[in-house]
Amino acid sequence: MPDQKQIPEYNFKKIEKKWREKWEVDKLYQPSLDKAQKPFYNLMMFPYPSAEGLHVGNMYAFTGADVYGRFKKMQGYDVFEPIGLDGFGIHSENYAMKIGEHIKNVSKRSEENFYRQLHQMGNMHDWSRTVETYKPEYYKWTQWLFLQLFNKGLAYQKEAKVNWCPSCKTVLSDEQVIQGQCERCDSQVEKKELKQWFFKITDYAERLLKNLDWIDWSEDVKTNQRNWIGKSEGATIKFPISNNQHSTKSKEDVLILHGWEDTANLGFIPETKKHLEKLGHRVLAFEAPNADAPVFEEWFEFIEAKIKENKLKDFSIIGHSMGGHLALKLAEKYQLKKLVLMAPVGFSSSAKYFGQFQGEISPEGLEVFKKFQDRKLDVQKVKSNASSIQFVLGEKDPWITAEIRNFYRKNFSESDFQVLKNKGHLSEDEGVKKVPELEALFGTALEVFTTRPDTLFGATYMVLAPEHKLIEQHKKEIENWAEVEKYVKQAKRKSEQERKEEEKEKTGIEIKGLKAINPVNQEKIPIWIADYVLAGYGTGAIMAVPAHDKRDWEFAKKYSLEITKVVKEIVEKSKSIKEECFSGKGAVINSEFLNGLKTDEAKQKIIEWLEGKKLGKKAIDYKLRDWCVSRQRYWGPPIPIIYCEKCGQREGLQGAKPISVPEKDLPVELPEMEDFLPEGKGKGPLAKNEEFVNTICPDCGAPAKRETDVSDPFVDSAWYFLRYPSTDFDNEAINKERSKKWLPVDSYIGGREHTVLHLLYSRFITMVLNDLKYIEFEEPYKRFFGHGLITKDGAKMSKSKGNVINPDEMLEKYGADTVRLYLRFLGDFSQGGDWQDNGADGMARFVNKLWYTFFELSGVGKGVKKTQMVDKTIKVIGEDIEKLSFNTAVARYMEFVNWVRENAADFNQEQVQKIKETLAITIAPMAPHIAEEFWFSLKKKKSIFAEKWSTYNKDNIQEDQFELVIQINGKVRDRIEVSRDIAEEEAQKISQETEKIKKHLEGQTVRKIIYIREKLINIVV
RNA sequence: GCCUGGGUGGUGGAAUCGGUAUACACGAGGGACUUAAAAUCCCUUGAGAUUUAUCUCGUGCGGGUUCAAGUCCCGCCCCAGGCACCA
Repeated sequence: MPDQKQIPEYNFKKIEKKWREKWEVDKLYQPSLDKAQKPFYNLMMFPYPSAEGLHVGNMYAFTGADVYGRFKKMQGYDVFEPIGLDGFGIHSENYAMKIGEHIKNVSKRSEENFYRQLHQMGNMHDWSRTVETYKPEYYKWTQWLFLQLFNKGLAYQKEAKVNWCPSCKTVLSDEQVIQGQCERCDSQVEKKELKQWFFKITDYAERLLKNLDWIDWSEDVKTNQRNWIGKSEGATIKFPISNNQHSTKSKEDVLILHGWEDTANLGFIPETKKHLEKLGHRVLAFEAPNADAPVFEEWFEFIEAKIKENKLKDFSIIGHSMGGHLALKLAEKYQLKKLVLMAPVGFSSSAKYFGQFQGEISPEGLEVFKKFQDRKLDVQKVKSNASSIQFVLGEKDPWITAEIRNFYRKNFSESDFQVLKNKGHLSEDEGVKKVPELEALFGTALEVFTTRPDTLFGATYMVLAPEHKLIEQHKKEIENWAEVEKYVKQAKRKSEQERKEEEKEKTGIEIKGLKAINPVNQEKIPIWIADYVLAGYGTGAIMAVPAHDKRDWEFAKKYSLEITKVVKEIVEKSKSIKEECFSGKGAVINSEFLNGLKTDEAKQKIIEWLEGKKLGKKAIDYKLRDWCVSRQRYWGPPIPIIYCEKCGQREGLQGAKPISVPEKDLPVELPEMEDFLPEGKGKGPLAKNEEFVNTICPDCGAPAKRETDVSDPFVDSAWYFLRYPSTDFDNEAINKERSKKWLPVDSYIGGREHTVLHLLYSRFITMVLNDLKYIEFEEPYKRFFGHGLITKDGAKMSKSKGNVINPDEMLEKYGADTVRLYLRFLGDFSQGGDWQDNGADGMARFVNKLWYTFFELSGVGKGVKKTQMVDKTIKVIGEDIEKLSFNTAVARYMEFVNWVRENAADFNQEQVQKIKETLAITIAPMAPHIAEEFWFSLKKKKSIFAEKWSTYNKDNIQEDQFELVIQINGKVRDRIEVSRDIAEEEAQKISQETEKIKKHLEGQTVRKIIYIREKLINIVV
């Protein structure tokens, strides 16, 4: 052994500083984004800077991700490992308010502090490409992103009941409300009616869900997302309503339009009018001018005048033949909700179509017809506005040719059609006076969503959410209105206040005077109001099947409502349905034509039946809601919208028209404001800044006002990873070539708490940008890994408990390498771990020991025979790091060091060289500074991270001997060293001949011997 | 209540396919070095018997499958995180 004094002391402060500076100067961690041969994008969730600086949890996550990045770099990849700050948002702003300082100053300080700390951890970040969400050069593109969504119709405003945090004085998305409390400040969240900006994430629900089937993420994260999206398949079913006066008072306005050569006084029109009026609707049927030779424009103007005159709003149209055509055009313009098209003639202008009528009508007539028909229709627009479009066609209608039929079928769904047998054009000459199907469409019905249509026969009552429209609509028919009103008011208040304190006991009240009719058996069943039914899900009303739904069962028990069993368990239970509810699958009973079917079959059959009768249809519902992105705060990117009154007026809108800020005018800079505090009146602080608010309309130049809300910080973080590779482009958000080379992200490591919100939002934004052709992939992260949390002595770290580990102190005391190693060693990366101070001390001792072991190796021995340990170590540590199983990788390394120490005196020169290289390489990802120090002590020229991870010799790993375990009846009785290629018979033989085994086998008969190659042998006696 | 993890020595935690349970550490005990202490090094360390060769019991609890179960199946209990009257 060399003289101890010659070995330099382990001075981590000096070493770590030295290498960090050298790496920086050499730009070791700045891959060429354009020329890289093997790009690898190693991403970690950027932190949001808080006042306290980095948390040890941040350090745990970042250094863990860095181990992987460094490993990949040593495997020859061009690793890009960027970092930035998620600095916009309520969190930072609240802190600034608390200490009474301006957010801008606080942010500047936080940035310096964070970046200093991040440097000290020894990560291989590319510091030339940081992203800070609060800098104009970044949020310019966040605003651009908003406009992309706005222009595609995916960002819209609506008046909505939103979650309002009275303490943060802003709205929160559903996702940010945790058990009725604000995610950031824990105050009780209230409901407030405000106009807000939303992103239409629900349009992407199915895709967000479907892609989960193939993306390579851990199952638990995927399950979380699936649950959040919450898809349910079932049906909507309409239950007609009847009352004691036999007439309903719903106030629908219905317009009936007749066709060519027709009048409002003939055919089905008078009958239908009479019938609908009886149902309480206001029905208008006009005589259109020149019915014999109609001109489209003339009719259209005439009807528009009538609409204005009669102040029609949200009306429905029944249109016959050419009137059907007119109805569709009106629907396009007035965004109508309900349409009934009786034998409408189509929107075809092809010569072929008209050719069919040659000879049937006069040439003049054909001209009239042609002119009337020749129009374009935006089918998508009509469909997206309408909630119900019904076609009623005669089976033998000569005017509805195959071509028209195909046009309809192509654009509308099968369930929108009713075909009447043996009927023609449904006109007067056929004597069509009554169309019973119309009654169903305009009678008052209560629509429900259910996932169990198979239990329809068991629906014994209905329940409405307290907010349901029907309650107010039927006010006059409700006999116990006073009671009902009281309950509704109470329930609404309750949802705003302490719901938590409420018992889970269900409450409700019956609506007297109204009944629902179960469409399968015509039974009249009571209607209740109860707050266990939510207004926001499904249709806000349910059919209650107490026998087979737990909630309904509890409610029925409490209020003694009827319980009808319609599903029989496969294994019959001893308890009756009165004692216990059954919500599983089984065989259908008490259900007429469904009897005997399995529940799944019954679902199919009843849906078909309902669709045939127009009483319901297959439906899918999601729990996912649209993403509310506006915030009434200061510290965020202003939403780049300008409101112009003049443009609004010109286009006949109700108020100002929202117009996007032209791209050349971005960013809309956040103005300097001394007073950035929110006032809490539903408007953001920017509204106080006249200079900011007042602007001119980019379209018409008239005076206009800016939007004063800023966007949710989750928008900032939903796309930051797309920006990193393009930070040097100031003329585009995402450079195509760069993103093609570097994206999607190869490895994304972050906290489990973000498995729903952030990941879902960034997936959504990625899909949108993919649809807009800015990027060529629709899933942002190839691999996501959620790491666990660090606790302190088994408890969550928190300031109030005083058990917070300060990374600065740890780095000062132990150095980055030791802390990095200890954090890796704590436990499984996905599970987190428990920080124990003496554990960190232990790691410091180990690093010190490693230091001396390395430098004391002299190589004056004769050489060690078995060096498998070297190859094995390279192999298993590599495999462990690839699996992100860092704790075992460190353990393996310790074993290796122990082995080196045991044999230290015996290694020869050649072996020492190999061992020293291995010691440096296998620890390098985890403890980069000490590894680099080791490496250069071996007279190397290039950094260890520019070198390849060692390869191991496969043949050298296998030992030629192994320990054969001998069991008797599964109990270990002996172990012997045998040759690796021992034959089974041989093994059987010698295993029975050892002293111990002989003793155990005395007086026993061997019944069976099981041999597991290279492992064990089990003798059964 | 539902979903997802998890329950292994005094502690943090290991253990591909069912195949030697407790790797690697921490802590504790004993010893060496030292005037002494620290540091370092060596030994012991799941529990209980014991003739110190060895035996029995042991992975939250109760059953089962198997030559063999921490691992698979059935039924429970507990802890952590998420969701929570979503029809």
